[in-house]
Amino acid sequence: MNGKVSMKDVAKYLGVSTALVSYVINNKEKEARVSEKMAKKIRDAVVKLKYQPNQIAKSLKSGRSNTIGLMVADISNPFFSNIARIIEDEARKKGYVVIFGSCDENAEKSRSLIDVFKNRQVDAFIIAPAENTENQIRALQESGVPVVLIDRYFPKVQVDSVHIDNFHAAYHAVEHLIINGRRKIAMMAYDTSLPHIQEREKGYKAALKAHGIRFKKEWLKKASYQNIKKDVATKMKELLFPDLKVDAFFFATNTLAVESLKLIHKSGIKIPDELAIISFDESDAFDFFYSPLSYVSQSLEDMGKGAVRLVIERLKDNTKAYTNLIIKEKLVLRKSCGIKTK
Amino acid sequence: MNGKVSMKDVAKYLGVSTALVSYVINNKEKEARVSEKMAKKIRDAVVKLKYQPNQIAKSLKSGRSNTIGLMVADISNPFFSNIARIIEDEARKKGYVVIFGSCDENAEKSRSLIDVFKNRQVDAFIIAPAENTENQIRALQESGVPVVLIDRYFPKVQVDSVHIDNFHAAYHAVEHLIINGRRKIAMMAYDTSLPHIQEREKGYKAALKAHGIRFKKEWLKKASYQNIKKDVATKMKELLFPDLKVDAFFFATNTLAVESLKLIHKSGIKIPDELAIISFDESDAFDFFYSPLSYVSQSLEDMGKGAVRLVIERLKDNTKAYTNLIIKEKLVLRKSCGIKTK
DNA sequence: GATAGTTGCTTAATCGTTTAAATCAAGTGT
DNA sequence: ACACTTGATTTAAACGATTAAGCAACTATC
Repeated sequence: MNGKVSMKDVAKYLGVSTALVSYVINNKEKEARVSEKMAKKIRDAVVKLKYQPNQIAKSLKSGRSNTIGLMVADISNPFFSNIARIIEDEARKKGYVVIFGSCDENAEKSRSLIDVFKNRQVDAFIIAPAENTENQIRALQESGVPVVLIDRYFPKVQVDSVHIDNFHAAYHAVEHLIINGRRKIAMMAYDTSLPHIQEREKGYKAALKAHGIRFKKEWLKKASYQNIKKDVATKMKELLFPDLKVDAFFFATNTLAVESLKLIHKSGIKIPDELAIISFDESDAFDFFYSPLSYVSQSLEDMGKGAVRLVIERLKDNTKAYTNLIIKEKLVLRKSCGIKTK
Repeated sequence: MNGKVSMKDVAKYLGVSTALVSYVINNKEKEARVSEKMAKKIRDAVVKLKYQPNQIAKSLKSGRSNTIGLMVADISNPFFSNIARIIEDEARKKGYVVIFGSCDENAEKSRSLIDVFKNRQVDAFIIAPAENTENQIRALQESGVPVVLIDRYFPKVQVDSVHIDNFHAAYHAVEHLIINGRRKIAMMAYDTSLPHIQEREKGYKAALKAHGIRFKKEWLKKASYQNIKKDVATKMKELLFPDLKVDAFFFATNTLAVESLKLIHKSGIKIPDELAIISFDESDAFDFFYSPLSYVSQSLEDMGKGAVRLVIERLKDNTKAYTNLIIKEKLVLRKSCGIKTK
């Protein structure tokens, strides 16, 4: 049959109570004063019968599932799948498994996923929250389940989070373009109220301003997540055709960059001579573009490890103050941004 | 507090037994002859108290966790993360959640992951098995838990699986290179006994033979998964330097192709004029290589959906015959393979 | 040789559900 | 008036573990 051997089976096999078996298995022989002889007998029987504890029963009893719920926009996006990999490894080291879900930047899916995870009694959530889910996160937080936000954040919600300083990252990237002689700098972002993207926009504008460049509305293009291909195509064309209206481009995410690059590539516009480029995040594609892309690199390792660390800490002590862990970003400069070689 | 409302709380609130609440919640009012009035009262109370069923308790009772364990080599590899995304969506449609783990092509990690998943009482496994895990899969299969293999397979193990016809896919890809005038065709594969890679090698050799080309041992290079960067570098150099010894390259996976392309790119070798290329799988990087790569495309959607379908079917009926679902592959031709334009 | 303490084990309640069986009041038929 | 349905609800066991409390049987103490 199903071959499931329970503690009862082990106990029956030896003619003892399940309590004894439980004590031995959990190494509580000392406290429970189990005799050496019995302990050995039990240990042998456990091996012989191939007993494997039922985590579900343990969870029900303990109230802890040793499971972390991971929700991101899309697990197939390399940015998130790389983080997922780190989180998986770190979590398992601590005895947790990870269940995951993709919410597609959709608040309704987000809500339903949170419900599913809650029913599954996850011990904690690691979430890259979608737009308009601030209240969901707050409610979750207030319900007492540990929550750690990654990549994104809501300044007004008291909650642990791990992310970079998006304003400064964007500021420095754009400043770099300016220092290298670009004056007409466009930005492609998502059309979202999510603070991390907003901050990137602010950093972009601030850099322009600091260097005496007047921001033009038509430089800032926004694509919706749901219609990314179409939107990027439309918006890019406005700046590329019939004539190139800018001399540099700053992309708010790798997905936006990859989509845009396809068009830029086709258009025959020369990178970096006619158009300098810096993007956020990484992508294999950036390396193989004929003019390898410069980018703002976020350490996914730091982010994933940080998230798990915060989760574990909060599981230990839910009264401690909230931590906003700020990961250092790194501006990786390559050919696409037209580095000035003085 | 934790705010967890149990069925008992609902029952107590109304002064009734938990049985009644359970019947109503599970829509068994008819069979259990619950009065309309009571049903309504209970439903209202459920909403009012925000009762959420505890899946863990349900699982313990029912013996089903409604969880699928997904094990792949590395969830951060786009090939697997894309499949994971499909599986996640399909599984949730059927009321299942997915827990995942990466085994890094390592049999020991694989064993430990399977144990973790088994302890979690997953209802079924979807696995891209690593080398030397044939016995693990067989044992799992024999223990009665539904298992579906994806991407890889073990011909001698009776188990459901979803994959392409690797022999033919490789054969056709290599044949295409030959038809377009290449005669000295190298292949970069993994150094593994995994049948899917073996089949790709066989297809490669068979295509050469069928077209009267004598296979040379030094054309077939193998890299170990653990040392991929170093191995690829060493092996590629043998064929690229000091002089280019082949006129075409066939890559057994996208990872191998991406690693190799970095070297080829640096070397200045002209693609496709000096060297034609076809790879397995896809990658954003392929699109942005100056000479976009031709590749053997596997429908990850078909694979993921197929895997979930087989899992669900087997969960319904564990006596049915095993299915090997063969996904159709597609040879996508672009610039890198030097298409003959007669 | 009564008292207390130690050793080694069992009992039984509990976690939150499900569900077969039991209960019980009211109605129906003869 | 009697047994029988029917309807509406409760009881209690079960899933597989954990663990406080209980209980013999010894050992030590004075």
